[in-house]
This record gives sequence, C-alpha cells and structure tokens, in this order.
Amino acid sequence: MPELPEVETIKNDLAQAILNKKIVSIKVIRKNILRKSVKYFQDNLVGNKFVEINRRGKLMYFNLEKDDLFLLAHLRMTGQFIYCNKDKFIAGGHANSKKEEEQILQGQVGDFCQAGKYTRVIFEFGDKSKLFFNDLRLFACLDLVNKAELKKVLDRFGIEPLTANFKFKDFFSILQNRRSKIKAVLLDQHLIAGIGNIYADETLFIAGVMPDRPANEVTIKEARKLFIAIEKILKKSIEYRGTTFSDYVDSKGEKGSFMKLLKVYGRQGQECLKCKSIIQKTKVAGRGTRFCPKCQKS
DNA sequence: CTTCTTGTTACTGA
DNA sequence: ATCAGTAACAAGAA
Repeated sequence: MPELPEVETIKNDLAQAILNKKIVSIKVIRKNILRKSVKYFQDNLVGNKFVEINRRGKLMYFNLEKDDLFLLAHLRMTGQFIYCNKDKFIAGGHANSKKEEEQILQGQVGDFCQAGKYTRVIFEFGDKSKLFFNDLRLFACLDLVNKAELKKVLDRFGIEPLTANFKFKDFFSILQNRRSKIKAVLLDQHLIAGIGNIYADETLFIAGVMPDRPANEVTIKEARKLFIAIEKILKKSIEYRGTTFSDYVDSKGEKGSFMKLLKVYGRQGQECLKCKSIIQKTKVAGRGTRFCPKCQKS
C-alpha cells in the first residue's frame, strides 16, 4: 500500500520523466477510475503539459500548464503509476502471473508500452513515452480540478510530516485533545497526513507505545519519541524507495526495499528483534496491527 | 465456500 | 461534539 514514502518516491521519479512533455492522448480503459467524464479529461489534458508534481499526504497532484488545472491522483491500496519509453520494455505494471512478471522484468515478453491486465488509464506524451495508471481493486482515482477545488481538497489534510509545519507542539496538542486510540490518531489523515498501516505500526514500536493506548494518555516523553520516529522512519523509507508488501512498485516497476528494516509489520509470530518476544497481531482501529507485547507499554 | 486484506468515506449508535 | 465500530467499494489470496 502506498503511503507517504511510496507516493513521494513515485512523485520524484515521475517529475524526472514527464514534466513539460506535451500530452498527446489519454486513453481511458475503465472510466469509473475518473471522478469526471472522459470527455472532460480529454478536452483539458490533450495538448496540455504537466509542469509540476506535488504531494500532500498520500495524494499526488500535477499542475497543468494551461487553464489553472490540477490532476489529482490517489493510489489507495493497489494503484500504480508506471512510466515507460522505448528504452524500457515493461507491461503496464501488474503482470498476469508470477512467471509473466519474471519474463517482463527480463524483457522476454511485453511489447513496448503494452497495457497490463489492470491498466485503467494511459497517458501518451509527445516523445511517444507513456504513463500507465494501474489499479487492481478500482479504488484508486483520478480527478481534474481547478485551483479553488484543489484548495478545498488540500485543506482537509492534517499536518504534513517532513515539512516545517510538523512541530512537536502541534503534534502533542493533537494527541492531548483525543481520547481515541493512538493508532487511530496516527492513521487519521485529517490530523496527520501520509501515515498508513505500515508506518503507524512501525513508529509505535520504535516509540515503545501500545497501539490501543488512548492518545491523551500518551506521555510527553512518549509523544516526543513518536514524533521523532515518524520523521526518521518516513525519511529512511524514502531513502529505501518505500516498502513493497504486495502491489507497490515505483514508476519503473521496481519494488521498494524498506521491508528489510521493518520491525513489526508483517512479522507476527516471529521474534522481536529487540527482546525476542513473539510479535503479536490484533485489530486496532479496524486495522490489522502488529506489536511487541514487551517493548511497547500499555 | 468463507474470511481477510487495504484507504477512505459515510453512516450509526453510544 | 466526539468517538468507536462497521459497511461499502473490488478482487484476490489463503
């Protein structure tokens, strides 16, 4: 699942690949991926150019050169952006089988810029390169909005980690004002933007806090540890180009490597790397939650 | 066959 | 007002 570090990785890669290239066509294979009509997308995108790519939480938005428009892209759980040009032979992301995936990676099958099984939208640029928007589950979406609509969308997000707006004072006051579980607070995009299930579990482990603790009962000392862990882990994960658990790949179709550094996520039943207790899995805030019963204080 | 998974929103009931 | 819980969305893995 793409969370902040994964979206950041894709954003940075795409900025290298597609900025200032003329969009010559947009092919929509599944129109329910779009929040507006196919015609509206085509009318406004074809002949236009992406001039900037930004990110807020897990949402990417592309500034267009003409008409003050913005393309919004949310990958949800299984969305992918795959970019390819004539140097890179890859089907549009999701292969139809493990074997085919191997073959694609080895360049044995797949025509130049061929759509994959889960390709939903294809952007074609003036230099013949293509950008595939793939999504297995059809939860991901694209929208095309003006400045006012963009502002409305962005205003709903909470504080953005890894920016100057992420201050301990604000973070702590968010925690102090909620009685809900600390994990629910970390996951709430309206409070803190960009943290999903993987990084919520990881930061809680690093900070030594049980996921089901009421947020307002987290001590200032623990909150400080959490605050530092959030910054550190997100930054580290960006360095490692994200975490690949099931579907996440970057815009070149390659997996992230932060999995190596995961301490609890996906490690249920295995020994805690710190104290050798068995990592547990429960449900907190409606989400699968992994934790160490000894290292994390309740 | 059922159950679980994931992000987000919307809803219900306390 | 606030919060917890759950359904919904889709599709595949176990």
